Amino acid sequence: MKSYHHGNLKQELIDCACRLCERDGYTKLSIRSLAKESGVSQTAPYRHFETKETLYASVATEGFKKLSKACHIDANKNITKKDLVKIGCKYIEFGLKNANTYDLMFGTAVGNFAEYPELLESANSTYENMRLSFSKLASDSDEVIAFKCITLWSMVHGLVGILRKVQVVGDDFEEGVGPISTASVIATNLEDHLDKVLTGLIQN
Amino acid sequence: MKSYHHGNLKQELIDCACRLCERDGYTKLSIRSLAKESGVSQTAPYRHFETKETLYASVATEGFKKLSKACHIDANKNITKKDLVKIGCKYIEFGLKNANTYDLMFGTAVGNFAEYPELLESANSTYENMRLSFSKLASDSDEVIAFKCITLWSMVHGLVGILRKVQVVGDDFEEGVGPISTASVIATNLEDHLDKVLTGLIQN
DNA sequence: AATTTAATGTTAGCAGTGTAAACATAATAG
DNA sequence: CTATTATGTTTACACTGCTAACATTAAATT
Repeated sequence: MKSYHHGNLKQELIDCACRLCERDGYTKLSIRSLAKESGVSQTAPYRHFETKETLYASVATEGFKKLSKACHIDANKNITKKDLVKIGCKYIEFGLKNANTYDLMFGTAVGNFAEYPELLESANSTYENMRLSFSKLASDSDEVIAFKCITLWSMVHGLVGILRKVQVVGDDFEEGVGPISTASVIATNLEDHLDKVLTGLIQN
Repeated sequence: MKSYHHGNLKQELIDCACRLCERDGYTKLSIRSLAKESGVSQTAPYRHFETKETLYASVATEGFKKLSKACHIDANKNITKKDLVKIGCKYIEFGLKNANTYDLMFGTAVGNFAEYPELLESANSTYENMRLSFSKLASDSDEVIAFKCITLWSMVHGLVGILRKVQVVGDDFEEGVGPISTASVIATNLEDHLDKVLTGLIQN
């Protein structure tokens, strides 16, 4: 005989949501199916998540934590350009391998991060890590560091989006000229590519 | 007394969908509300759009046409770096001003462009225009041109995403160091910024 | 230790959704 | 003029987010 109270429902719902979200995309995620999965009544989740967006925010928070971890670099040792290239690669790798979660993190499903303190914290911490790495690469002013950081971020973010999109666009172009083959060249030489664009960015 | 047949329902549904999509985001768009708006029964749209995704595809197609037009540049005259910067600016401007439509075009709402010939055509044509501009800038090989094109595309695409996202992230950083203020600096000096990153890209 | 309170669960129900099936009407082709 | 096709309507189903009213258990207070 099972107890009336689940005991660990909130965490189980989040875990389950993360799994299903990554598997099927967040649009396919329903509170009801989630409840069923956890063997609990349809409306039980509402004791832990005010609205569906709150649940989304939790999944996105987990996503940013994982992204931070994936891009983490030892803060003690010296940072070289190669390290930043590596961070960029890890970032892109995360975005491609966790595409559905990435959509939740960077799409509009969660409207205002400020309403979800944990999400805000994890997102800002991802940024802050990248910013710290840049600050150890050269002795720039804070503004320049932030600028480089946002620039690299937009580059890798853009690559994630385009590399994904392009695979869905069909390719009736000549060999080697269409977006798919080109993107695939970039994707398989990601380190070289990032090195090239980063070089233009960081020297002086 | 109104006639049984609407006469121009398909186009009216598309127009209405484009409007509502841009106003409220595509997730808020429902076939039923669309039907009501056009003064027609709930299921009438299904005579023109097999599924909701088909409707999305139509809205996205319109979006790519508008994007192409926004980024269009006179094909006759010589193309300079400045022109490409301008194209990038126009692209970003479109992405920011038509954010909801942009999401539909580059998100996962439409899974496989190849299922919607018009969408595929309009998306590829957007790419092809950019590619042609690059081909007139320097006498590179087709592969290099395509490469530069995808690179610029991912840059501007990334900037659209990050500039939008950052406004939602809250800013508890020091003045001038946080993502919001940094992004806003980039956004207000977009031409300079694009010029800088493009320079690193196109010179040999 | 007994009792009050708060946290967490359930049931029932509303309004809205995408979509299919069966049917009605009007425009078009033969 | 008739048969066919295109386009519309009605009805219905299974699903969704969410609210309100109620039940049970754990935690806090006396």
